[in-house]
Amino acid sequence: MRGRCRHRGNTASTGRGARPQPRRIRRFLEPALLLQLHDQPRHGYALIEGLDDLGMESYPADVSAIYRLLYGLEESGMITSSRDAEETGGAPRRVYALTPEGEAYLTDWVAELGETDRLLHRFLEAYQSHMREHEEETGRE
Amino acid sequence: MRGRCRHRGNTASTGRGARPQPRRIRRFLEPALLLQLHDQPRHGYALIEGLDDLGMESYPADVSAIYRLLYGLEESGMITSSRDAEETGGAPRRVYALTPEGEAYLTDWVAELGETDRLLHRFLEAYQSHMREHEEETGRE
DNA sequence: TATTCTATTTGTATAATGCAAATAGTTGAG
DNA sequence: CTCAACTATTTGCATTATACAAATAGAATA
Repeated sequence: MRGRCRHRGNTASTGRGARPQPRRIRRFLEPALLLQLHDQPRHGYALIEGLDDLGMESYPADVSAIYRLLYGLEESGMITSSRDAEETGGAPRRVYALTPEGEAYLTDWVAELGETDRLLHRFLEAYQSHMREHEEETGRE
Repeated sequence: MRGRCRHRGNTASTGRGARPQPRRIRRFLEPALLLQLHDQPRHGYALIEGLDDLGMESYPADVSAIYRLLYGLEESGMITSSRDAEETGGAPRRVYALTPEGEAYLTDWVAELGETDRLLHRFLEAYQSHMREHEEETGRE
């Protein structure tokens, strides 16, 4: 098994509750979990480690958030779980697998992310074009 | 003056509190307000109308959210406000203007949005490449 | 003077997030 | 055998962000 998991949770820090400035996409962990499960069934810890492979090292993944997402997804029928066959040390693990509903939900998520992407680009373009104009105005003097 | 404002607030609907599935970028309204103020000082209602010009027609803009963001931004020194000189009907309006701190904050936001954009693209690429592989595997049989 | 329009403000419920700590089983050291 | 360390999951709770509703308020006008 690979190196220790360094994602958030069970690590020292200060303060409580949601910090200000959380400027990321809401619930973005959800599609990241679904995509991994589309590949093959996995348990929570493996899903957390797998986030790195999705280029999400920088996305703050709180362990409790992950498990809570998993419970919610199971409750809404997007995934199913069963006890892990191979008990390779540690607490009893549940292995999660994607259902057809979950696959459709992932597709839905991807479409929504595409919309977010368009929104983001329109904003960034508006920003850049505004800045260009602004520079022209104030640049010459 | 232009047509009636059709953004959320003072419009009929059902239910209370944050609905599930809010899958957008958190606090995204904030940079949208700041960018508009970088152009020129405006009051709340004009800022709400201006969202459309930023391609944010589809982004659900709740009026209360906007004003609360404005109060917060003022409290943290990103913007300043003064009473509107021209009182063109309606409630007394405050005109907001960007401060140098606010300008820096906007720059910061843009950098953060760039990071979100990269994250989003890495995910979408991972999704697409995974789906391609998956199709190859299951396609032939 | 009542209604309508423009515009702002406040109340409140719920969801999402972040941090901390508890729980639980396994393995190896002594 | 017992304790510590490691793997992994679960729970508690505080705070922020958001959604919806409604109250407030001044100006114009019918």
